[in-house]
Amino acid sequence: MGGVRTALYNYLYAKQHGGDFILRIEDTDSHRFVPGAEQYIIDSLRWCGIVPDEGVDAEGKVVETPSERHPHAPYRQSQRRGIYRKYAEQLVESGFAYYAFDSAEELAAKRAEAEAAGQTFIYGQQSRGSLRNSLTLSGEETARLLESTTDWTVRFKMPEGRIVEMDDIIRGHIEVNTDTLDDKVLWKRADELPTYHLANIVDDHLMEITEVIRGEEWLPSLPLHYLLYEAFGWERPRFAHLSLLLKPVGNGKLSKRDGDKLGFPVFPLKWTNPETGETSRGYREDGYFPEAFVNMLAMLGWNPGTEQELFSLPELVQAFSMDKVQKAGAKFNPEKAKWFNKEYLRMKGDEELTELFVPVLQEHGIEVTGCFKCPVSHDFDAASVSKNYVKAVVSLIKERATFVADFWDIAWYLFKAPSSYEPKDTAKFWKEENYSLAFKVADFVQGFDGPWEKEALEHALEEFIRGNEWPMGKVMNCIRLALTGSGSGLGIADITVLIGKDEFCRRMAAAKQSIV
RNA sequence: GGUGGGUUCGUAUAACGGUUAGUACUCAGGAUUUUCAUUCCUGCAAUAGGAGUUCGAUUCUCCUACCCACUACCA
Repeated sequence: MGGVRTALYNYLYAKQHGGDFILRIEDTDSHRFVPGAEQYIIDSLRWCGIVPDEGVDAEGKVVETPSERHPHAPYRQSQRRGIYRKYAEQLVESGFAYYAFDSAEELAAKRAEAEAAGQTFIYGQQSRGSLRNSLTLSGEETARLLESTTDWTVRFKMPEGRIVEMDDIIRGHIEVNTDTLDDKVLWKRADELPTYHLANIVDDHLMEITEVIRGEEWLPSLPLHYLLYEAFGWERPRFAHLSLLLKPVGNGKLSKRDGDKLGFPVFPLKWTNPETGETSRGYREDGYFPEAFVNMLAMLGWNPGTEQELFSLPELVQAFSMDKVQKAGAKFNPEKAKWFNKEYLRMKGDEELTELFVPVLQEHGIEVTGCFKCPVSHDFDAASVSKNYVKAVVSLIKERATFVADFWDIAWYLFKAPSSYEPKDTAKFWKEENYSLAFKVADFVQGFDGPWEKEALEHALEEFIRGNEWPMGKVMNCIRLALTGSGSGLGIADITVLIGKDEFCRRMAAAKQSIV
């Protein structure tokens, strides 16, 4: 979710300013490669309607070679290996970086040692003079190690006593003293890959990135990035650091564990970790509309300055503004997410919802036949209904649902007769003085020869019951119990008109049977 | 520990330095309805604390508290 929101804000900003949205895969950690993760990102963004201008083709594949539409290809950093080394070396030559030969094990030992002494080991201005690197070793030794060993790195030589003055679009002016910063690894000989810091700066420069909109966790690295641009003599982009998405209860950032625990998805699409087999539910699979998901995400940390809450993606492009982005972290609220989906479900057309409902009906053994131009029909014995019958049902129930999946629970009795009666409701309504009247009403319906429409039937029913001075609510609830098996549901006239006179009579008769 | 960031109802947020601090979600009542749901109405509920600047501070400054991030040859 957090990643999608960051991508969304980038997309909105780019589109609003007539820019291009580029998808670049930052896979410079060969140890953390997860098969399928890249495709997952592409699929997720596409589901959300966030389509990159550059970086993937129409089929969602990563572009390998430069073309007119994709001038900066390749967009996968693991395929750009050759580019980074010379930039790393350039920094060493110009004195902004140095070679470090300390092994990962040596450094780990130093960290453990410092920790035991209650201190923190920092590879930086205090310690670099006593470690094994091109600053302390002779030129010959350095050259020999560069040739003969393969686990050295290039580290940035953090300047001493400098105040780096930075500007963040969202947070404003920020100052950091370089004395508190360490000498970050920029390039690793072992896998001939850069770290994020180098790769990001080099690629942003090469790909002509004008705005960097990323998560707040990058704010502590911003001084390094500023210094890197300075060292290369490149014009830097503008930066905006987004606050994090927080878990709904308690403190801390949203993690996939929270979703499992509290019952909501934290992934846009269902995700199965190929290594562990562990799966995480997705918004798509949970029945959310992508528009609702995107709208909800957009409002988490941004507001339009008006009271409008519902925005389509193009409307978001129009309305988005960086100075309305919140500085503080936003706690995610699953209830509000559902509310958004409910609103979008209402806005959907009946035919679209019908198409989505058909598979659900089929799962419950209901066959759907015909088309939207075909006549309305149903055959409850054969568990078969026409598409237009489904559409009629959908138009009646859509305002009662949050998800398409709710439709069945709300309206199953419009597709098959109840096989049992809710005991609680039976105890409440099914009393002789009431159901005896209900059966008389049933007889009246059987003889009803007015137009078979909701309004006509409703009026006739009301006139008949009130005319006899019978208790409206009690009688109607008995009929509802017979028709739906429970004490809740649609209006009697609505149900009756839909299921038809024959089915109505059969259900009333069945209810009569059950009491004998 | 160090560095940086943050702090308005439970949640998301609004408020040129001047408002009875607004809206939405949730929740609680009520109205409508043949039930349920919808819809509508009403209500509950906040400027973290303390100084300072000012005629006046949610808004500006400082301090404190709390929360978060970073502190990897991860991003």
